[in-house]
Amino acid sequence: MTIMENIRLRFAPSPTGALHIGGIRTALYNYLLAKQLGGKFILRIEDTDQNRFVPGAEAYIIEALRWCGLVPDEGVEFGGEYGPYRQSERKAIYRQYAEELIKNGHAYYAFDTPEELDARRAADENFKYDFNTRTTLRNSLTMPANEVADLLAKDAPYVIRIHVPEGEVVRIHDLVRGDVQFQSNELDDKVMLKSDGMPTYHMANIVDDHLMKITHVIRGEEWLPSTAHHVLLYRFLGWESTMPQFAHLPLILKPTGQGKLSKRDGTKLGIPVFPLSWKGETAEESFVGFREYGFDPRAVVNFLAFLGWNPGTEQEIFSIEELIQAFSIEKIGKSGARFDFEKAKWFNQQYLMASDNAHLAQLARPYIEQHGHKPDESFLQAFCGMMKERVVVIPDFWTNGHYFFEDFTEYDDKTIGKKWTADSPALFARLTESLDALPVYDAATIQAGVEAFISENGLKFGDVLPILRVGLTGTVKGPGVFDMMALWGKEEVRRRLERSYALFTAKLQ
RNA sequence: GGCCCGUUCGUCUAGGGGUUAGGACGCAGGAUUUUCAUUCCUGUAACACGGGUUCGAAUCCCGUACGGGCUACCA
Repeated sequence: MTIMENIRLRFAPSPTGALHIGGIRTALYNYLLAKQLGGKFILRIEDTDQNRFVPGAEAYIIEALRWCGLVPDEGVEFGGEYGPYRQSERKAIYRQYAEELIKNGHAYYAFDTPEELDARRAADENFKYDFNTRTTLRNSLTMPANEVADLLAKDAPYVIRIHVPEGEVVRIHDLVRGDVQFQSNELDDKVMLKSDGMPTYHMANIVDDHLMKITHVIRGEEWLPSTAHHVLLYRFLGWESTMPQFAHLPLILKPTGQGKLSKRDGTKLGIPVFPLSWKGETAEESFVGFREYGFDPRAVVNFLAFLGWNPGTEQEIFSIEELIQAFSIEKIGKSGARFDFEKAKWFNQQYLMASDNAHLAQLARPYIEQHGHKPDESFLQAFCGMMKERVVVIPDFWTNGHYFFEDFTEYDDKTIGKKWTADSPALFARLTESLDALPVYDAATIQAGVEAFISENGLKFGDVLPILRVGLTGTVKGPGVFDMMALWGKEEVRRRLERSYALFTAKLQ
């Protein structure tokens, strides 16, 4: 292993649409290792396929990274000395190296049309453009030099293909999987430069990683098979001694069923598999994000970090700083990890519970305002403090606590139907009066007052508390009644109670 | 089909020649609590299969099965 002083890792997505959670995990691992080693985290946009380019995808990627706190040190929108960082803007660079490959006999021109190739594949389903078949195809290896020159001069469409050597063993050392080897005869002569002049992933990737001085490549397992071609390219270009180290990550699998996680899996199950929501052309192509679902990005990051990696200790809650400290490639797993939304929610709940009220108020406010309420900050914060052990995702603040801001329209009929009797109106009117008479209105005093009332009237807690709670909130669930009463104050409590008792009594007749 | 990668509770995983195979999520039960939630306790449940190697294998080796990835002028 060569000594690498300037550690540089990149996240290199393709702007073909929304980036799902697997991409974010790849970005995260790259980020963690870069930061741990004191290196740079770079964002490169691999937009070499003009047909698959989707407007807005690049902005989405950047916003998603920002939301997760994985801010690049360098790259598209972030500056740096190795730009441009968008591959479509580096077109000329790739051609130069593709031609160098040709000059050194490591690549050749191929004039076969897509149709011709399709016909070959139709005739032979195992057809591969390789050492065996290239002699039967239309390329600069089989055609006379003057004919090739002629075609080139006439601007005939062509591609440049890598000339894979025969009978070699290509060995790669993967940081996750160890030594893996491929027989070169199994490798096809992949296209390096397409007929539109753009490079393929393989070409652009190697050239850019070299030029951008990338030291480690952490990417998904789907790239493992083509790594052999990549190693060959480094060799042919004379860059093998500074070739980055590879680490291929296990894939993230579908929540249910088989196969790797895909865009549609979230929609089917009503769960997010994207960091941010994405509006596609159709409802089918639109997806909810973790952010919009009500997740704290710290929880998403923590959850993702543990999908395929773990520190080997029993600690599960890790801040990003702790992750940077604890992360290690050696501890990345080898088998695919199933996406488990229940676990994701658990992480979120942990983060919400541990957050301070001011932070929570900031997160919850939009959901409250969305329902037409503008609570003042101190009230909102107190509310969040009372609710935070009772929410899993942020919208739960409203769903489970809407009665803090509005009068309930439905209440727990079961409890009231059972406990609200003909004697109740008078009894509870007296309770309200005695609470009104309290000199101080804090939780402890209210509680003492209620307890006194209970014992004076020979009642039990169960006779009073459920009615009081439902009268105040409409539900049997929620924070301590006395805490809520103290927050609301005498006037509001009386108002709520009188309204509710009237409702209950009306139902009695 | 070919090539490559993988396989420990339902899920995420620890462990890696001798362990009561550990933790977390989920689920179930219990304790605490005015309710719900939190917290705590308990329970549930796993080394894919077959052969080796070895005194001893979940752990090493080989097969098989199963799963996954790749096999484009997509990334």
